[in-house]
Amino acid sequence: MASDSPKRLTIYDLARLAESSPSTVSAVLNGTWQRRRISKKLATRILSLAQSEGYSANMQARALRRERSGIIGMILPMYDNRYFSSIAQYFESEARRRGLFAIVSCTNRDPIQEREATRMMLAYRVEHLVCTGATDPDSIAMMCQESGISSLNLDLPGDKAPSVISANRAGARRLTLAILDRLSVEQRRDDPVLFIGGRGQDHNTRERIAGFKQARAERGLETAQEDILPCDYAADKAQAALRAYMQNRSGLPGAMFINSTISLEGIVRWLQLSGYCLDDIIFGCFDWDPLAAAFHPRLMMARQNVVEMIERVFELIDTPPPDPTLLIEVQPEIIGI
Amino acid sequence: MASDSPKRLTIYDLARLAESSPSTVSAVLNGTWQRRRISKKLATRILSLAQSEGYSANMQARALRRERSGIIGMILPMYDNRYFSSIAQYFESEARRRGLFAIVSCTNRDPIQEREATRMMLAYRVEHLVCTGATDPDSIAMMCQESGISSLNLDLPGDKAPSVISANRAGARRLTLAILDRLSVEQRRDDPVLFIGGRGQDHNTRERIAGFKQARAERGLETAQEDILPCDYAADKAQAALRAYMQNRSGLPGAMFINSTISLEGIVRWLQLSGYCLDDIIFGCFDWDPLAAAFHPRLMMARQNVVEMIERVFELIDTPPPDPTLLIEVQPEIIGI
DNA sequence: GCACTAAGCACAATCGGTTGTGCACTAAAG
DNA sequence: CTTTAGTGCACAACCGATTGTGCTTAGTGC
Repeated sequence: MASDSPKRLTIYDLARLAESSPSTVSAVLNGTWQRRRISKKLATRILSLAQSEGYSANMQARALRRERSGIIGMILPMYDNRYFSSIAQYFESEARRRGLFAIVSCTNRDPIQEREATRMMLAYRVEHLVCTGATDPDSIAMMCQESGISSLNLDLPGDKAPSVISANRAGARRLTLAILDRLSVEQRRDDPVLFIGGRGQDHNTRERIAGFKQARAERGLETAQEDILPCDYAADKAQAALRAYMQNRSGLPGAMFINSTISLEGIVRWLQLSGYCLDDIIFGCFDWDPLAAAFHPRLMMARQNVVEMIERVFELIDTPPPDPTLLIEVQPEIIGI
Repeated sequence: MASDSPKRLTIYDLARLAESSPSTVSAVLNGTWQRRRISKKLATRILSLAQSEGYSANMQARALRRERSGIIGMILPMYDNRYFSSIAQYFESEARRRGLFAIVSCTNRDPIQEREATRMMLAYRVEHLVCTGATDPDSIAMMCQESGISSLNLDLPGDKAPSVISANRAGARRLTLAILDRLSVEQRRDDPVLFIGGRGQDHNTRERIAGFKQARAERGLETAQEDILPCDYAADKAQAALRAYMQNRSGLPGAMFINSTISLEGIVRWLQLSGYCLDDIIFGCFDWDPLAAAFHPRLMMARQNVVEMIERVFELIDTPPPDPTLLIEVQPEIIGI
């Protein structure tokens, strides 16, 4: 059953069947037949033949000749949280809407994998590359530049290509204010607040820390250095960092600013294992997870606006900005206030 | 800076630079130069030239000539849960290990999108297609067959291609037994248990219901039809179904078998909104989410063995089974007992 | 000195499309 | 009846790689 298809149908086969020529078949299938003065009769015949024979164009051949692959690439740290997975999903559907085929590669926040994935994308001649949450966005932008491919940064900014990111500082400030408000309501205005999660070197984390400190300053509060724990993006790291933090303290901090849902996982796990009630502490999480929201309705979250971010990305692709260092910030939404 | 690359380097350019010929360059870059008796000296010269000029082969041209794209495709319902996202991620890394480029497309559990994505995959001449959680796997398998492309089903089985799925019935049975054991411990052996979530038509849900009933039968319990609510995969649907279910009842069921984490989301949300304590009820969820586990350590979950499933998939790709209807079941792990 | 072998490489066809160009034919105009 | 203007289509070059084949030159044996 699978043996009857030694070859896929080509335009040459169709031309033979329609008693026409490959170039005519090609023109008909591309819709350029009117411009080439192919008769409607022949066009119809070829089209119905292509239909009935189940012809599908070989994209490699098309890409080769047109020097356009029809592919748009994205590199992504991972799929395992709602933020990145919705980025991938929305990117794909937007690409499809524009007649582009989306290819996404996971690079595990590893600069070597990022470059390797970029090399593959360039080898497959993607028309654009969106570089999401890259640890080393500039070296990727350079690779693209050398190949004459337009690239964009998403989520984490770079200097060598336009970037679309969340308004990290402003979002963190608003989330922190919400946390402080709730502390005030509970008459615990001066309780310490712990910032935990993320990478100290990465732009987003630095900005969120800045926003965090700024909000506290606005409320007349100082921020101790030991209350800032950028322990990387990993549940276990957050869990370990919190355990270590708590060894030097008598009680829980009044609230926590948790930088990413993956950190939230480690934090919540540690609190549960240590017998704390989650309601004893006020949480703000920079990132959104509806399952977490279901389990803990009092959890405040900064939900990054993925839909708008992807829209901005495609706008930049459609009309490249004159300034390659353009940085667009998209406000996250604070949920659960 | 980006203007100096009107064209990418080709083997013809390299041949000119090396004062050699395209075929020689090709042989050198492919490592077949010894077989073609190219001198080591020339090979080295060409290789270092390719290196220094940053040559990267045009995969479209290569694919066209070799009649092998080097691409492996996967269609997937969505990325937004840990099960599917880890499938995508592990699939990608395994593909990469084998020198294949992985392309994943989301199809939103929609048969039309599934076929559309398949068409694109076939147009890009994927060498294999893995069809994950497809609502209509057989029509996809047929499309692949007509193009002479090998296809496989993952997660949901089909009749027209080999399938790798979780041992749904056995897993559901074990999860149900764990639920019933815990009910017994709490002296609530005869409390009703609600099965909720999934699609009544889909193979996995049917099998899980069967396993659920079987486990209850083994404990001498009957299962009422109204306690089986396959309300589709969606948080809101589960929430609505539970609300409706509770309108005819005085109190909570003793336990719930929740078919998928997305259903869990709706269930937990409703319970919280309705003021119930989550510990009043025993949960078993068929699917795994570490964040849920962190929030609710007493939550029992059937964690599908993604690593092994993907390994089986690639084994079937490497050595296609004689029987195209082969069905391989992989045991999930019951967590939180 | 000559045939023979092997080494070292280049030529050219090919994969399946796309697209610039031009030929043959018809109909209208002069 | 000839020229002109379209109409309808086919030819052939090309995109950038891969690969079967064959040509040249050097080395070996006799």
